This record gives sequence, structure tokens and C-alpha cells, in this order.
Amino acid sequence: MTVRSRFAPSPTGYLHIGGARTALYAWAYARRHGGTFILRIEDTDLHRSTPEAVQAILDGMHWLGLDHDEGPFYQMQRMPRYKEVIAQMLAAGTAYHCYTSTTELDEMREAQRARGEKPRYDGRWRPEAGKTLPEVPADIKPVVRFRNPIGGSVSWIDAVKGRIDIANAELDDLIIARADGTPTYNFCVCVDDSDMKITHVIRGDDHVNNTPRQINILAALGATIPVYAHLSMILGDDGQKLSKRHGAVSVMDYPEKGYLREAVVNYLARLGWSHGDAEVFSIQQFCEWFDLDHITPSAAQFNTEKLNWLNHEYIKKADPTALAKLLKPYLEKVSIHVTTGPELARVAELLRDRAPTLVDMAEAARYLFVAPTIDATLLNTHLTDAAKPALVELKETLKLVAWSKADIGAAIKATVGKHALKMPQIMMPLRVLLTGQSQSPSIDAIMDVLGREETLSRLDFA
RNA sequence: GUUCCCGUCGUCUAGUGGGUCAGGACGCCGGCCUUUCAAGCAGGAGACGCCGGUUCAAGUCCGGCCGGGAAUACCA
Repeated sequence: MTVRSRFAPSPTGYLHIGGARTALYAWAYARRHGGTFILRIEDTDLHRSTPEAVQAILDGMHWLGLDHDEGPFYQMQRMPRYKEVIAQMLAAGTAYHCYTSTTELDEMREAQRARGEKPRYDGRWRPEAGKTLPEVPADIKPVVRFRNPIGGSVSWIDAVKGRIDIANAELDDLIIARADGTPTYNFCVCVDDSDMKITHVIRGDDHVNNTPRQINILAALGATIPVYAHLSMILGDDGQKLSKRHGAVSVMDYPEKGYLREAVVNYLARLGWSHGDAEVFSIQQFCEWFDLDHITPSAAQFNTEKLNWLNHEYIKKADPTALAKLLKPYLEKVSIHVTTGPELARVAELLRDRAPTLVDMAEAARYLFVAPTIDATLLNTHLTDAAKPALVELKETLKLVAWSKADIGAAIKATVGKHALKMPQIMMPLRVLLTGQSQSPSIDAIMDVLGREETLSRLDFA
């Protein structure tokens, strides 16, 4: 059997982190099995769907590298097909017209709730052998309801949650077409999954309750029931449900904040799925390993600190040239002009050990391009009288030394020895003079990247 | 209310048909290294929600409870 999986978002907002993980898993499953990954846009809610949201979803998937093989299919463009299936079901008796008004429905539900019952449609328009239906009201346009089986139960083996069994008595005859003729969600999904020959439905577990209804509809349609895998939700850093106030909930906020695609994919892959003790792995490797058996059934809390660590792992081992290319836009964004300063690859190499994100790296790079303004108190603390003569002499030495990290380092050590100083006594004032900070990479490496001319110009302290 | 789902260190997780000092990772805490901060290296603390039951033996099986979540729409 060829695997056909799909991602079917509603275009009502940006692609958030939970949706991104769902898409990633559905995509990886298809890739793992040499199958087909289908993108379907569920845009039947006219009021909430927007073209901007469609674009945002496409952008997010593109950034993550989740390419689809078929689609995007838009449900709004499939109306004729839905209407055709509804007509078939009406003819076959698996669906029927219902003339109950919304106000009647509301009253019914309220009464049921008052009695402590589960609110559900009472089946008054459901045709049964030997039953006389009410008089058809002239002024009401009917909805179409699905004729759900009465007895027994529907069950499936969920690939992540195991066997789930729900009694048909819990399910009522849901509306599959509104009074205006437009089809509803649970119905469209079934027609689509069936028409698109979906074999694996990997989606959020907020759909668990819809699954038995969909299985019944699929069965009424004579379609094959796909494998279902329901993913638990992702909680925010604070353990609360994800929402707008959590900040970076759109995937596109991650590149914005200086995260690498590989790191975000790796993090998401590992959030709710595992492969033994593996923590850092490539997208390629993930596609080879991914399976439904190792998905956790419980909800997962997003942990920014671990994402930061992972991102840093990727930054640390990145090729400096490639990293430089990634870094450039972040430098420009904080108004650092990269045309005149040191070579970007060398900057990246110098800073990568202490920059978890590209935003951090851009910020840390500033003194390499612009001479820092030096805080007088900070300078006075480190620029001692004992250090001054040594610095003066060092400056002269540096004019002649071969400009490499090793030679610069040797020159500094020689000066320290000659003046009977301890290393920090000269390193700290140099650090402040060069960077304006008391913390930085090693001094010889900074000088090397800065170049002789710029280094010497920063060494005037008198 | 009802139905369904979930419950291992603070966090992500390993554990798959009973026996482990309950393993790894992030974070945290000290140590080493050192030119400050990182990085790196070697350590440490830290968990099976609760109560019963089955069993020689339970994180793993059964029951109940508690806690969290979802669904109960002419939204998706």
C-alpha cells in the first residue's frame, strides 16, 4: 500500500507551532514510506478564512521545508462534488432532510441540559420504517442530516492512543449540509479523504471526537477507513494552552528571532516523538527514523531553553561561510554595515560559541564593525598604572608582528613576561579598549579578525 | 453534566505484553580547563499523581479516585 498522508489546515490565521508539528509529522511519514503528501486547505468557513492566512501557511511550510506532492486543494472549489455526494446519500437513504428550526433546536438542547442529559438531536425527522414524519413546513428550508447507525459502537485503533471505542448512542445525526446547501466540515473531510485516497490521517487530537462520526460517514460512502494518528497538543512555555499572548507562536516568528530551520524542525520532531536517546539529528535522518509507534500520547510543553540549546548546537557546528550568509540579514537589521568591516565568515566563526541565535550573534558582532564607546568607570577599573607602560610597548610590538592569532598571542605573552604582569592584568584593559565590554572571545582572536589598523587605532588610551 | 483522551525528574522523553541502582537530553548546582565570558571535559541533585488489587515480583496488568485537556455547533 502506498502511503498517502495529508495536512489540512483551516486558513484562519498564521501557521502556529502545533500545526507546524502536525504538518511535519504527516510530511515525514509520507517521506519515510516513499508516499505522497497532500496539502488541502479547509476554507469552507467563509467568515474566518482569508487568502493572507493561506499564504502564511504556505510560507511557514516552505520555511520548514515541507514540500507537498499534491495540492493545495481548496474545499471551496470542490462544492459541486460535495453536492453530488449529498444527492447520492439522500437517494440512498443514508441522509435525510430535517426541518427543525434553529430556535427549536436551541430549546431542545436547553431542555436536555436541564434534565442533565447530553444535548443531542432527537431524530424527529429521521425516517424509519412505519414512522410518520411531521408535516413539512412550507416556510423552512431543510438541512441535510446524516443517518447515523443506532446501535453498537464504532472503534478504531488509533496509531498513537491505541484502541478507542465510542458508542453510537453518543453520536447523533449531524448536519452535513446547511439550509443554504453548503456542506459542513465533518462531511467534507470524509469526501476529501475518500476521494484523495488518504491512507493515514495524522492530525491534532481535538479531532478524536470527530473520528467516530467520520468513520460512520466513510462507511456509508463505502470508503476505506484510513489509519488515524491523533497528536496531542503543544502547550506554551508556561504550561498553558498556546495563544496569542505567548509571543512566538507563529512558525515564522522563529526565523525572525534568529532560529535555524534545522533546529526548529529538530526541536519539533523531538517534541512528542523520540528515537531512543537521539537528540540532535538532521531532517534527512528524521525522515528515515520517523514512525507512528513512538509518538507520545500526552501533551507536550514547549521549552524555549531547549530550543535555544539545539539552535546553538546547529550554529556551533555550522560551516562559517554558510553561517555568514545566514547572519548577514540580521546584521543589516540592526544597522550594522557589513561592506567595510571584517570578513563575515570570520566574524561568524569568532562568535558562534557564544551566540545561541543569529539575533544574539548580530548583536555581539557590533564592536567588530564599529569602534565601541567605552565606559570610563569600566576602563579605569582595568586600565591600571601597572598595565599602561606594557600596553604602550605592546602597541609598538604589534606594528611589526606577523598578523596571525598565534603571533599576536605570542607578542602579548612576551610583553606580559617582560613587565612581570599576570595575563589578566593586560588582557582585561585590552578587552575593554577593543570591545567596550569585560566579556568577549579571546583577545588574540579578536585582534586577528579586527585587523592591524583597526586594532592599533583602538589602543590609544592616553 | 455526559462522552472521550492524557498523567515518569522543573521541562522533553526512554520504558511496548512484570525483575532496571528507573536511562538520556535541556535547565539547575559545584569542579576542571582558562585570557574574561562562553564553549569543552568529568561529576552532582532531581521523577513513576493517589489508593487498593493480581503476583514471588508492577512505572508496566486490573479497579477506584484525583488532577489536566478535548468534544458535546447550520465553526473547522
